[in-house]
Order: sequence, then C-alpha cells, then structure tokens
Amino acid sequence: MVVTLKDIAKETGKSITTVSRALNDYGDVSVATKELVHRVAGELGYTPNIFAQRLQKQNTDTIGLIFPTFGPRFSDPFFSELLAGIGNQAADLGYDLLVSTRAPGDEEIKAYRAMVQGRRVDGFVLVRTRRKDARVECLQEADYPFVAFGRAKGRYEFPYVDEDGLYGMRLLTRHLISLGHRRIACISPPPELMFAHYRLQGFKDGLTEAGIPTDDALLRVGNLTQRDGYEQAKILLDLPSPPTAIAACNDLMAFGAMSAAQDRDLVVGKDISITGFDNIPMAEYSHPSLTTLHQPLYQIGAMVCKMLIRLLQGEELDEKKILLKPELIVRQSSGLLKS
Amino acid sequence: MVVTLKDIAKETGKSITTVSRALNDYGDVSVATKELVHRVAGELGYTPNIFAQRLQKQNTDTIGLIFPTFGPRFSDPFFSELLAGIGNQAADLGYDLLVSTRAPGDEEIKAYRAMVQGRRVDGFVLVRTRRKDARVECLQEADYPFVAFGRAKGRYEFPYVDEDGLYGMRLLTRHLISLGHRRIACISPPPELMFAHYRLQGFKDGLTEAGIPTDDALLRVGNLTQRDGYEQAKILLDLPSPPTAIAACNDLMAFGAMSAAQDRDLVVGKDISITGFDNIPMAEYSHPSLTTLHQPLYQIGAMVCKMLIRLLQGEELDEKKILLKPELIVRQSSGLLKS
DNA sequence: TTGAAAGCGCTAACAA
DNA sequence: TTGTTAGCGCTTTCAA
Repeated sequence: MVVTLKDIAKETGKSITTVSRALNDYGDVSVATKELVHRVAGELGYTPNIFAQRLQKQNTDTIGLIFPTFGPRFSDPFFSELLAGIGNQAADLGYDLLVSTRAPGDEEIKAYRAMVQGRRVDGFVLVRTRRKDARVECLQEADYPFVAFGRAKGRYEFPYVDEDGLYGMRLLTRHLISLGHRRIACISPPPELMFAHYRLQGFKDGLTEAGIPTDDALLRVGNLTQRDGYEQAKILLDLPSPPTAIAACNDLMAFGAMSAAQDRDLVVGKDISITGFDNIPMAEYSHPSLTTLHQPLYQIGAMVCKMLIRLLQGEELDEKKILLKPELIVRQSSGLLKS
Repeated sequence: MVVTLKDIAKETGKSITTVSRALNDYGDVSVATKELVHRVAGELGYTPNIFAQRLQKQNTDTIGLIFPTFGPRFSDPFFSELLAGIGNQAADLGYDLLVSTRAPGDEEIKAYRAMVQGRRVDGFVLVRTRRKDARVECLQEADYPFVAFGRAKGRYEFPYVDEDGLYGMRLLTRHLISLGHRRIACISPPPELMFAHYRLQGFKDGLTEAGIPTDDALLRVGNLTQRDGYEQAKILLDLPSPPTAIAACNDLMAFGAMSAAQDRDLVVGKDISITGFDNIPMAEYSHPSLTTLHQPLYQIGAMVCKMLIRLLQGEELDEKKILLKPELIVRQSSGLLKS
C-alpha cells in the first residue's frame, strides 16, 4: 500500500497538519516531533503524492518543450544533446519535463495553446527562434513565462541564451580565407530562422573585411539535413566556376556536402574545404574530421532551463540575455587552397 | 482565470456532478443537458485540471522511460528515434512521457525506485535489456508493469518487442561471404547487453554455415560509439593478417571503423568492406553509403508504447513477444573482395 | 435524470 | 507548538 500523511499521523499520534509541517521543516514544530515524524516517515517509506501537492499548490513543477521538427524521424544530434541538457537540469531542480515534437505551423501553435489552456506546465523552453515567431506571440499574449534558445527581432522582448553566430561565422570565414580560399560558398539555413540571419551575415562580413565581393551564386539555402547539404553542394559543384570551399551552417549539412564532394572523387581538405557549425560528436570521427564551430549545446540547454526555473520561482535573472562565443575547431576538412 | 466545473455549473444552472457526467458522456444525462454543458464548456474554454483527475483516479496517465546512456552527451540517433516513436504514440493515446537518462548502475536503479515509490508513472518502457537486468528485477519485485525493447534470458518473463539480431547478422554475413570475403571481423557490443549475444551468434552462424572457422582475433568488442568503432578497427587493421571485411554491430561503430580504414587510405567498399546495423538516417548519406540492417526504430518505439498502454488499461495483448526481421540494405560500403 | 455529499492527499489560515 | 477546518478540482457512490 501507498503511505500517506494520514498513516504517519496515525503512527506518531500527531495530526496530519503537524506531520505535513514537520516534513516541510516549518519553524513552528518542536525538534522532538520533527525527529519522530522524519523517522517514522522513513520507516514507512513515505513519498508525497505529487498530484495532491500540485492540485493544492496550483502549480505543475513542469516545463514544456516542443521541438520544431519535421517528420517522424527525430534524430538530429543537435536536438538530442540540447534535450539532455534541459532534461537533466530540470530533473536536478525538481522539475518534470513534458516533451513533444511538432512541425512548425498551425498544429504546433495548437499544441502550445493546449498546454497553456490546460495549465499543463509552468513555463516553456523555446527552441530555434524565428523571424516572425507565432510561438512567442502566443505565449506573450497568454502571459506565460518562457526562455528561448535564440534571439528575436526588435519587436519581441524576452530572456534568451544564444550563440554569437555572426562572430563564429566571421571567425570561420577568416580561417578559410587565411588558407587561400577566395571562392567560398555558404549553405545557410532557411531565412525565417533567426540564427540563419546571423550566421550568413558573419559569413558575408568575413568576406567583406578581406575585400572579397559576395557572389550570389555561391549562396545556397538548405533545411539543415544531411540530404539538403548533399543536394546543395551538388549544385555548387556543378557551377561553371565552382567554389574551393563550402561553409555549411550546421554539421549535418556539412556531412552531406562532404558526401557530394567525395562522390566526385574530390579529397575533402585538399581539393576542397568544407566546414560545419555545432561540433556534434560525430564531427570528430567523420572522415575527414570536420572543421567546425563548437557550441556547448548541453550547457546551453542547462542554462536555458535554469533561467526559466529561476523565473518561475520569482527570482530576478542576473542576465536576461546571454550571448556565447562559439569556438573554432580546426580539423582536417579544411585545408590550404590547392594552387 | 482558469475555468473549472464549478464555473460551468454556475453558468448552466446544473450541479457540478451533472456537468462532470455530461462531459464524460455518461448515459444517465439527458441529451439536452449534455448539449448545453458541452456548449458552455466550449464557450468558456474549459480544460479539465489533470492533477485533480489524477488525484481522484489514483493513476498518472504517465509512462516512465529512463535511457541507459553514458555521459552527458546524449546524441545517439538510435535513442532519439526510438524516443520519437514512444513519445508520439504516448501523446496520441493521451499519456505523458516522463523521460530521464541514467548510466547503468546504482543511480539508475535508484531512479527507478524513486519513480515506483512515488507512483510517478503507471508503467515503464525498458530499453536495451541486459543479461542480468537489475531494472527487470526491481520492477518485477514491485509488481510494476513494463514492456521492453529487447528480450531476456530464460529466468525473466515479460512482454517485449525485439529485432531478430541473429537472423539479421546471419543475412549480413552471408552477403559478405557472397562477395568473396573469408576473413571477416565483427565488432560486437558489450556482452552484458542481450542483443550483443544474438548479433554475435548470427555472425558466427553465418561463418559456420559457409564452413569458415571463427578466428577469435577477429572478434572485438566496442561500446557502441563511433570512437570505439574507430579504436577497434585500428586494432583489427594492425593484425598481421587483417580482415577484408568488418561487420560492426551498430551504425555508429561502423562509421568509426570507416574512419579508421580511410585514415589508412583504404577505399571502403573496395579495399575493405564495412557494415553496420540499425540504418540510422545518416547511413544513407555517409561516404561511402553504409550497408546495414534496417531496424524500424520509430515503429518499434510506437509498438512498445502501445503494448504498455494496452496493458495499463487492462487489455490482453494478442502477442506478448514480438520479434521483427531486420531488412538487409546493401549500399556502397560493402563490395567484392579485391583479388 | 439529477444533486448532495464524500473523499482522493495535500497545504495553509486560523484558533487554541 | 499543535490541531481544527477548509479547500484545491475532480469523480463517484447514493438518494431523491
């Protein structure tokens, strides 16, 4: 049988209230009583009924997280590492995490609304902010707390953690230029994603500061999958004057681009340089290993989660807007321009 | 403000009881009342308080899932695809999914006990069964329902879904033999994992039926990561008489093995054949693309979840033990033995 | 066909 | 320092 406060009360001869207060370490319970109650609770193997607590306290101790992902195959290492960071942090702080996945669009907003409506969660973690973000509007309208991984355009205002994509891509572009590359292509994410903007701008800035004009033919867009990296790289390699380096805006697309190059018997790192962004675990063990920008996704997840919980507990945040500098990891996929 | 049954009762002039029964479609409520109640509930935007329901009904409508994973970086596509299958199915059937990760060992069992103790979930999905599985013992002892992905040794008895690893690896080994390979290595998972046993046995059976003796030097063990595939393949390639084919027991190790071969300027698919198991999305876009066995992880997750929910709802399972045949996907990483 | 009342396990205002 | 009482929102007897 499940042990309740009542059982402890009966066993100790105290009232349910006293037992409750003893267990919650209220100041107005005698030390002797506290000790007794704690001991008996331990012996009986008491665990509070979390649903009764939540009903009473009118909160859920739960965080909502809806991954904006397409299709049923959910295997982007980017998301899973982020998830681990958020989930473990939430667990450490005594919160549950309610996760689901929904492709961006109406169904997604419906899912948010349903959670808000039913007060299923105390707040949300938002992933991958967009230029015009219906999720943000929905939550702000309902006055629901959230913290985002990703910044917003001017009109929105909310706490976030983000990586400095502009800085990172500029660093990377400089690196490629320092290797002698001049015709550098970029496969960027769909422009409605906020981070696409920054990364692309960083790329362009890198070219500009070296006095290299941007060639629009070398600017492609991919939806962040390996497949798209592959397809877009093929298009680039088919150009009359193909690039000598391709900067993909995430690792998965970079792997796809590597495949495309290797299909044409190009040696990546020699005949062509290819770079990524994220430094997922696989980047170290691809062949060749991938030059990329390291984003501490696990830590970012943990940070976002912790910020949200702070907010939920009514604390002030020291920093509402956190921008992290990604670190350039040079590996074998980028090399000197072949003369 | 949040709308409760009370509000609907006030609005309709009915009692809370009647409103509750109307909303739950009880037979003893007049059609007119039902219509009225439903209409008003809709207008007011009523959503039941899930915690009150759970407190009353004494169930959680929640499924527990603890991933047995090492370290904080949780990026195995195997797990994330399984998670999607389980999570989406649970959501479709109105269940929540409580997820966490814990490395196999004491902390893991503690996590299970805590969930059992606190009656936090109605049942569990168990992933990657082991030869001696403390999780199984813990749950059976507490008489807690669960369904596993993976079989058990004789002493345990529980419902599961599993892939027929023996069949799959035999198929694969035959394929390699048909390409002319005779010195075939296998990198298998740690032997305490149940599926390691079946896959390795399938491999050995494949050799035996072709009259090829097993060479213990060609049998290596890796912990399912890319890194381990890389390390173990290096060892194999350093042998005085190295293998001409390596069958890794999952895709991640196969990628690692490919890297190791490519580091030595071997052309995978020509100079050496390398194969995997799982067919994660990446397998199609690696270079060369990976010959592997397809495991419908998303569907398996969904099946396991559905079985568990059936069980929780007191239904009988048509099949308590489901064994799926993996499908051989021949791609470019396996090729004719170079003469 | 409906409603009153009890109770799920817990917390908190108030009184003693 | 402790206990009484009420109530969180819901379901479910039982009686009308």
